Amino acid sequence: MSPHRTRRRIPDATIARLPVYLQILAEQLEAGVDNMSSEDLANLGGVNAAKVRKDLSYLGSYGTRGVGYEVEYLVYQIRRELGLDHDWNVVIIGAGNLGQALGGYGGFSENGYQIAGVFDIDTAKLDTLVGGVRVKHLDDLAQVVAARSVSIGVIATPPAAAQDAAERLVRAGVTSILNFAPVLLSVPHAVTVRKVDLAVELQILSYHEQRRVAAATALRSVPGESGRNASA
Amino acid sequence: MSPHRTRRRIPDATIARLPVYLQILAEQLEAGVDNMSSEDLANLGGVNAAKVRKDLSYLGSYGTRGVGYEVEYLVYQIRRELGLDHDWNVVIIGAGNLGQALGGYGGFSENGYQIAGVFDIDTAKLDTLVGGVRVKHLDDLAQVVAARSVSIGVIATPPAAAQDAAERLVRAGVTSILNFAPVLLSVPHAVTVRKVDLAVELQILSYHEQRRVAAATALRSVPGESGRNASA
DNA sequence: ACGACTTTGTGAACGCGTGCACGAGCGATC
DNA sequence: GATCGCTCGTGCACGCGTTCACAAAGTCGT
Repeated sequence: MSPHRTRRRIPDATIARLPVYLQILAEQLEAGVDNMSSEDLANLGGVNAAKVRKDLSYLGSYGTRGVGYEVEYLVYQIRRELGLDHDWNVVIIGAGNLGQALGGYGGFSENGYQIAGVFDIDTAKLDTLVGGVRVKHLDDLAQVVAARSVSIGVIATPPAAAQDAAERLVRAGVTSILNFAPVLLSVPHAVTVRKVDLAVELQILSYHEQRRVAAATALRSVPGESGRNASA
Repeated sequence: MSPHRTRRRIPDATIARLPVYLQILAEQLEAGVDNMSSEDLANLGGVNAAKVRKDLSYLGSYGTRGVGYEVEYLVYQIRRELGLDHDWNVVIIGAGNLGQALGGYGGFSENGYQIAGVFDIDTAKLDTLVGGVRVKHLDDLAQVVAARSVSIGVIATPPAAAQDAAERLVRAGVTSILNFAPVLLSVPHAVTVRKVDLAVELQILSYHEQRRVAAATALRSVPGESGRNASA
């Protein structure tokens, strides 16, 4: 009965696609489109139309049969579901290459993420500017997190420092962590961690690449061995 | 009959975990560990032991019952499967913040990825050094890709330039693309694309964060409404 | 007002990946 | 060399997510 009470649980896979829909819808809204069908969205998002409908149905019945979805309203609903109806304060740990790149990335403020602080232990980096904020010492983390009620932390440290960074974040009260370091973080159950690992991505690509080469080689050495086509 | 012919198809989910196992195994090898059980690996990798065994079984039967897996040999086998038994040349498109961070990232060379070139259209950036190589104009892409048989391209451009970058890569003969721009790339069927989107990651985190807050609020306003625990 | 057309929302079937449970196989010990 | 203990490899059942197919519900034209 509360205004927006937790609906039936939304699948993780759907949650991962909502930001994509949101991105597309926002673009289209900007371009003056005020109504879209699930098929329009599916084409632009590179997915199946039925999947789009099912995904959106988890938010509620916000479409109009025979017409489609009102872009502006849908943007509002998705943003609300993702918690984008208010700003989030984010801290970045690590002011190296990656930390600087993240700080300078426009995508933060665009979607309502404020950089509340950038931290490092390297005294040489203190007070340099990253993403418009002055780099502070890691010891000041807790104070900033508390003062600006930060709930999201980004770890952009070398691998060896990542676990310590995570522990400091958790101790300070952060409950969501985006980890760019190639290590598995050990955190309490209640903390959400997402990992982005460049090396993993590259290795997945080179697997497919290697497979392509192997397939081509096999085809050349034993032509017509099987009737199967290598179109996968 | 060929030395390493394509085995049964390996699930994508497994492929995504192999780099993680590899990382752990390499670390342990470095630390002098020469044998590990599936449970050891599972603990360090944050997954289920049965899953580890199933994953590794796709590569072949490289374990010894009653003992475990020989770390060095397993590293070799995983590296081979992922195509890491030789170097890969990689090009980076975009010498902005992100391109520079990627260029300076150690994880490239560590795993046998060579940066064959960094490209941009901004003439102000030409000839600056990124990751040890001089930034070239995007028009020189095809020549470099051909000369050094590059098969992997990384797109680190602003969103508006990403599709053009992708097309240039494809035209030059690149068949695997790692896309950091928040847009859906349209490429031929035969090209593999993986997308890494910071905004998406943040939004997934804030969804969970928002959900946590909502749950806490609901709990406070209607205490003991249900017997369920909020430990998920 | 009514019928034709369009598009949503969803029940149901399918397929893939996960986790369990257990047999098979290897090493150690006596 | 037989027994015991340990760990791998895998068949099987389960569950989640995807896809299909269609009824429900709205719009538009006449």
